Amino acid sequence: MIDESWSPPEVLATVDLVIFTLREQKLRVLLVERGVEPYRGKRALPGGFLRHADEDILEAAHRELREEADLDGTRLHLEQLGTYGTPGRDPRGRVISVAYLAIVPELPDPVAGTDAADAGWESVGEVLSGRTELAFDHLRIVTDGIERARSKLEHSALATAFCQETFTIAELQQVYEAVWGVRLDPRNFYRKVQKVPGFIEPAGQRRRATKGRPARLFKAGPAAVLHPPLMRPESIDSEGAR
Amino acid sequence: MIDESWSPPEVLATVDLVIFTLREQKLRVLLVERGVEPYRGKRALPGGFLRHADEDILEAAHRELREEADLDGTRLHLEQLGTYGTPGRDPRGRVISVAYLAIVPELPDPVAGTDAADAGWESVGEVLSGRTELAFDHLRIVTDGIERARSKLEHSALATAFCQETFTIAELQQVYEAVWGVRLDPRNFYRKVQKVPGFIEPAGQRRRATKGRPARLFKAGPAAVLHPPLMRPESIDSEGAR
DNA sequence: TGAATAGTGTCTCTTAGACACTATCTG
DNA sequence: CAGATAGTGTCTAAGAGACACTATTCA
Repeated sequence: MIDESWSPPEVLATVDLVIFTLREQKLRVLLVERGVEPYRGKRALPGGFLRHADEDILEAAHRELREEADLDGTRLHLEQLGTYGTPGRDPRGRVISVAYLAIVPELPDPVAGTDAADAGWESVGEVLSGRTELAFDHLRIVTDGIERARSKLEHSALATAFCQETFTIAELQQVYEAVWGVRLDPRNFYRKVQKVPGFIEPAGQRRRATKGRPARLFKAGPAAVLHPPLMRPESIDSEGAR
Repeated sequence: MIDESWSPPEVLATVDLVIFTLREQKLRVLLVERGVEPYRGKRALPGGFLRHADEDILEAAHRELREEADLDGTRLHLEQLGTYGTPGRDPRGRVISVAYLAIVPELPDPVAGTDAADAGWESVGEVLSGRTELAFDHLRIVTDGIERARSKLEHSALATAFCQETFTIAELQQVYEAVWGVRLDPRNFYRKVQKVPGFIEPAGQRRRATKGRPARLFKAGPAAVLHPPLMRPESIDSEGAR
């Protein structure tokens, strides 16, 4: 059935990064402006081809993170999101792209990448609404990334990756509110997160706010998964079905 | 910074399938015996290279499903599990494998694939315990597949994909028990699943059992996600942390 | 009839969410 | 002091799990 002389097709492999952070209470994604064809001038996810045939994919993701966002591996969440390989998605040939999801705390400056012509933190609202157009199938990848992040906030300690080394519970709540796009009751949230074993730990000190009573500081605890989970409130529309 | 004459490395792309089903109350995975090097004679996941440069990855997964398990797309769950591309995982060169998770109902016969030397449904217990050794990094892929399946039973209607067109609630419960590896109370389970909107629907008829009262028959409902979810009981060990 | 499985009722304990209230800061 | 944010107490309604009980079949 298989031709003896047949040999498997060769493809090109890229890595794309969906890097989320929080700025001004909004969930934002890092986009670069493409400096070369195809899609020159369009916004796109940071990423690129494997450097050489021996480069591990995860390693390539870390490298792109360094090169395009000047971010090093510490205090940073990086996980595989999915692989996108529809023929025709890239006019340069058959390109299979492995997408990674990265979460980083708010950064001091808007990132000056080395490669990209221009890089910036775009609000995901702008992207989802279509007001910011993306190259390739990157809209789809970002959409998948958002859904993954939303879901992981429920069951994992991912939210702490959005925060600095130490943080207040109100800050942690802002993460949940921004990613889920909901409002939460601060008082119930306050106890709920503290009740999850290993999620957050006291980190001494208090932080002065502009106003009001200074809040206690916490740091990420040892738990990777949350028992019990923090479920997002069920929006009226996203019912299972009827 | 980048050499002008540089061009991206080419890689080979494969698709691997983790196909789960239930046989004799046990979660089982389809394995084939490799007929060619490397790892000739070893057990491995069904899968193979892309056929040609224009073949979509998902399409390739469907093709392998047909070829190696004689299964067609209807009444079958197929989703991307992850991509495995560590250099050196395949001695034939730089191979990047996209793994898919497939769930099928119990099949009439043990599957006679066309390609594989021998194919059979192996209990996942055998695989996880190491009593059945697998080629490449397929143990890792199977492990990831199990965890994905366990997790998806909680939040999605995946369990019905293990069942026939119509099924009893007791049969559905066996799916949960086999995949999660726990015992559930039939009476509480009975109402719990029926309370989830859109999960299952009555399908007329009753089924005679060997003994006891015949059970009502149900079929899969329209809901893809479960609200509220069916959470697995927290095993003592898998606590979040302490 | 008894054994076996299907299906229902109900109790208890825990939790999620609402929200009143107290505490501690700045100006 | 007022205003603002942090943190606590408490009530209520809904859900999870335990388990007694009823229903319907076969032998």
